[in-house]
Amino acid sequence: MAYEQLRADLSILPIGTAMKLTGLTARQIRYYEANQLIKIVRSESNQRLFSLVDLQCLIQIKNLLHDEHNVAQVRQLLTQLDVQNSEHHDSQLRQTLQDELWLASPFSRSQSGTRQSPFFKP
DNA sequence: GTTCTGACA
DNA sequence: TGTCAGCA
Repeated sequence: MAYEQLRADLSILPIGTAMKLTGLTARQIRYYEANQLIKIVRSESNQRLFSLVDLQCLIQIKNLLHDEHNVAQVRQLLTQLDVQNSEHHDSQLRQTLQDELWLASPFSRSQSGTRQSPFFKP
């Protein structure tokens, strides 16, 4: 392979960068982690290290929370998505939950008819 | 200077 | 959720 792939799952970004890239405050990010909405890797000195995937998850959580969801609901939703993604790809539940996430995302309103969410393909 | 935890409003 | 204290 002539070119390296973008390692979106490599955790190297400090919380300050995560804050700027997600628009969330450190307080919010720590709160989401404390409530198990997202799992964040720690460095040897106990510093949180974020990957691009983590940032996408944070933005997704941000969007879900933005649409009248409480932390418990979002956690349950993300847990279900995680389970189905690792076990049953043929579940109808998958589509149902994706539709729920889609409706909760800002793309279902700001974009006129076109689904351009970074998380789901049309 | 940046991040971490705990605590209070 | 914001903010402050006291550490590393």
